[in-house]
Amino acid sequence: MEKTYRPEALEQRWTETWEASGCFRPSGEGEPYCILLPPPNVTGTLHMGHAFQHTLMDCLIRVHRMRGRDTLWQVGVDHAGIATEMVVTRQIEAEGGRRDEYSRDDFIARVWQWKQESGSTITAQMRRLGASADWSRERFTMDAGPSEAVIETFVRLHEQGRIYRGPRLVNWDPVLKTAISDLEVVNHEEQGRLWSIRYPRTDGQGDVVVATTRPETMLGDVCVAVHPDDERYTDLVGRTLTLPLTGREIPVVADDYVDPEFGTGCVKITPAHDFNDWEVGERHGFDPINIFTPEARINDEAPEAYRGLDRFDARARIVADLEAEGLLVDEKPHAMVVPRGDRSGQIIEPFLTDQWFVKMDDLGRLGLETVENGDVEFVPGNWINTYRHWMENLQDWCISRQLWWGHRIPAWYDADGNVYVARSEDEARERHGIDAATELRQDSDVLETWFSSALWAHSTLGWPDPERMEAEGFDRYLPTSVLVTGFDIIFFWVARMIMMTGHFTGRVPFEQVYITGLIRDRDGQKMSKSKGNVLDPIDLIDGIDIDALVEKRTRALMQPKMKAAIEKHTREEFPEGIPAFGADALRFTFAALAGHGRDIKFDLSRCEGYRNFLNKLWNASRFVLMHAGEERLPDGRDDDVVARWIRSRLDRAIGAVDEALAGYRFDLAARAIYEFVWNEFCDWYLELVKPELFDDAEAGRRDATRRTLAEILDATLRLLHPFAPFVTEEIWQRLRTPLGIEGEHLATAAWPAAGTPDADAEADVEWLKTVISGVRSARTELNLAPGKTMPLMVQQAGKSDRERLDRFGDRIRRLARLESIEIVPDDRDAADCAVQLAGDMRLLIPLAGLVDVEEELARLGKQLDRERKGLESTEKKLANERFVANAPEAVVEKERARNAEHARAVAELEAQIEKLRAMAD
RNA sequence: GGGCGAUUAGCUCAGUUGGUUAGAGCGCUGUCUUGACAUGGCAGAGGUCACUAGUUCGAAUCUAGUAUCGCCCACCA
Repeated sequence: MEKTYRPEALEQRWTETWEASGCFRPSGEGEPYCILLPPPNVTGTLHMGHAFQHTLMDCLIRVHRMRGRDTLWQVGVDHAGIATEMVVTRQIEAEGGRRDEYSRDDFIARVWQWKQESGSTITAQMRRLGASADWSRERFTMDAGPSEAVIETFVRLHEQGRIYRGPRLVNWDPVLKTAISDLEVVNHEEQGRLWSIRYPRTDGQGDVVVATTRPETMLGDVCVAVHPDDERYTDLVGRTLTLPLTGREIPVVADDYVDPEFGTGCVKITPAHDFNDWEVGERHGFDPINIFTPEARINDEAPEAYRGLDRFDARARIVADLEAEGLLVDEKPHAMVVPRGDRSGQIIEPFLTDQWFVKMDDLGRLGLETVENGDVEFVPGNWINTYRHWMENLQDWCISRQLWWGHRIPAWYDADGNVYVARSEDEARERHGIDAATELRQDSDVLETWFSSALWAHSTLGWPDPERMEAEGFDRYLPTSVLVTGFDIIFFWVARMIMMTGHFTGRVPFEQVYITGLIRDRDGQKMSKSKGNVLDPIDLIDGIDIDALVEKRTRALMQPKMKAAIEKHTREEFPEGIPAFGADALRFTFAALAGHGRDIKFDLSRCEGYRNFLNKLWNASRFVLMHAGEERLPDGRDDDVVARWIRSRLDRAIGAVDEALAGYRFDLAARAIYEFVWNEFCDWYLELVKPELFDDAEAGRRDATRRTLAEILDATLRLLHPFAPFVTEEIWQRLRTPLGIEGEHLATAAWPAAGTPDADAEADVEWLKTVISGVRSARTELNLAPGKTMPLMVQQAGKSDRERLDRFGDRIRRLARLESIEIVPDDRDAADCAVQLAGDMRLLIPLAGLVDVEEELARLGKQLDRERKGLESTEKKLANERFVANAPEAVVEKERARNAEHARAVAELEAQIEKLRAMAD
């Protein structure tokens, strides 16, 4: 093995070996354990959020595989309607073409071609990360199976009366020219303007003033509303106003939607262009007047002067015209919430179109009950609040999109506009007795991406085809075990899966939902291309030099003027670029950062620290392997106390990891392993057994120790494997021969079982560590030559101390660098020695004439302070009668023991200080 | 306006049903190239647990309130 751990030298080789061996396929035996990968967009590349979540999923999958479960990680990718169309459109434009030169079929062919070429980027990147999925079961939402599920679902929902089509106000993106869902609209507070406009009464008896942020929509006003209790306007209700610029007569109505406190208390009502106004219009029986084309230009409903104008040009024109007519009362800045499409960034219009909807009433109830009664559990549990809130306020789900890329809606129209929903055109004709001569035209809309995603749990397991369900393990793997995802898609996806899988299969899609935090940059900022703070997980694995990183971050910016700032910031943060940490270090970092209920500030120094940790493991392994040799080690059990101790510590670590993982506390699991490997195994165990490996006097124990070394390392590698699969597999291979392990790969080796800790052995070694640390501490603080060995004298050693000194003397001598250990009478004067308390014992280190009294006094003084503080605290507690009376006996007892210890230490230190002072004078 | 979360060492975070002198990593200080490892060893320094009040023998932990920050949801034209 090389002296330094080099991840790049081993990671890729293992991915290939594992996959070739088929060890990631479900075993078919054992209790099923299944995780559904939230399908990433086919357009996508792996970002930090993916890498994070995939690491956690893979970690769970690997642990359960090692525990012998029948493990399936169901992977796949999503066709991502809008996102993909935008990517391909941009590509066409980059080639100098135009999207509208393409026919529907040609465009779709182009998208498929693109999918063929680049659709596997993200899965290739997942492999780099070590994802142990059964890739032979990879699905795409537009594959035949999932597509059949989509059609079947649509038809059945329609048959059940749960799908309807109709004209409704929807969120309309005038640039993409499609409806989008509420969830795809992001509301930003932006600085706008508020205009006050005078609407004259038709009878000439004055006028009313209305306020609006969107004056152009007045062309579609149907009435003006006032609050029914607003005494200012009681006589106005029922009368009419003359709508400026159009001359249309519109009535004044009373509706308690109006807030009489705001503005003048009069509101213009435009049902076709505002969701609230739509409801007011409905209540009062007005027909909405749509004044926009799908591109949000003024249409022919409006006066000629405005037709064809873009919505923003129309606004300017109308404001100018109103002013000219003296009808503009006021114009002032106004902070308002502006809806924008999350894909296009454009201002969304409420727009009246025919769309398909799924009724959410009883599906919503089902979704709510499923979580309320615990059939699906959220981890952390407080996410149930978010889920509940949304489910209780569900709107019908608009599922149609005016796009080309996606599942086309299975509905056909005849010339009269009658609609026939069926699984195919043939079925439509058959069912409704339509002869071949009658022309049918399929609905041109597609279903929104989340419609197929909602079916993902059961559609990837063969539903609705009974044969495929049998072959793909529908019964076996549904419900899946846990869904790992971010809070941002609880509504988009999690809720809809719970409803759809529940409705169609009677099962839950997953038993638990583990909601992860968001990965942010070092400063807590969300990572985004436009901020130029994105980290690419692949760059953390392979490393990247600073120029390449800057180039990557500043390439194709939406706002080129940001370039200089991004470059400056990037060069400051990564003056040397990013070193290659390797996938294992990145994975371990993700696990270690994965606390609950908190976003994650991704700090490169953590990654570096865990890379160093793996290097430490690498070198400890080199040491173990050097001694384990390349031949089968002799059998036998090592009952030496140090062996029992390290096994005990390992047992505790295994127990801690098991417990942590059961609660999805990856951070605690990672920490337990880290601490065991570094603080126990490397810092103490390896050092403690060195005499047995090197000194001839201890040769009798050599084989037993070699075996223990190999066994502990074996279990440690198993424990660490789900977190850092590559390096552990690489090392573990070299243990197979010494330990006679039959299994071929660590990836499929058995998970270690936690034994019962050995308290006696732990107490012994704890004592040993106290003595050694005490000596070391005294040495350093007195600046005694660290390389030089020196004698140690011990006073006040009790029976067990003497017995332990006897057993551990050699080890103490070696680790504390002592030339001798001698028990001396308690009354031996310690004035020429450094004194260190260790348990009940006094450790004396002769200062051999080099006494720096001041330093020793300072050192003792510091110890005394510490002990006095402790004594004060315990005395105060014990003096409190109510503490003694009320606290559990064990707690009081512990406090008494502590008190005695402190008191004793204080006395010892005081005496020693006095002696030293006397000597110095 | 409603909801959720956070606030612990210079930085990033643990702290499990209340019970030592509140821990870790990074950074910092000193020191050491000892036959696994300088991506290291050893030894240190560093905190009024945001604030206030309460419950309790005992509070970082429980309760109420305050402050600051963050996120989600919401129809004020």
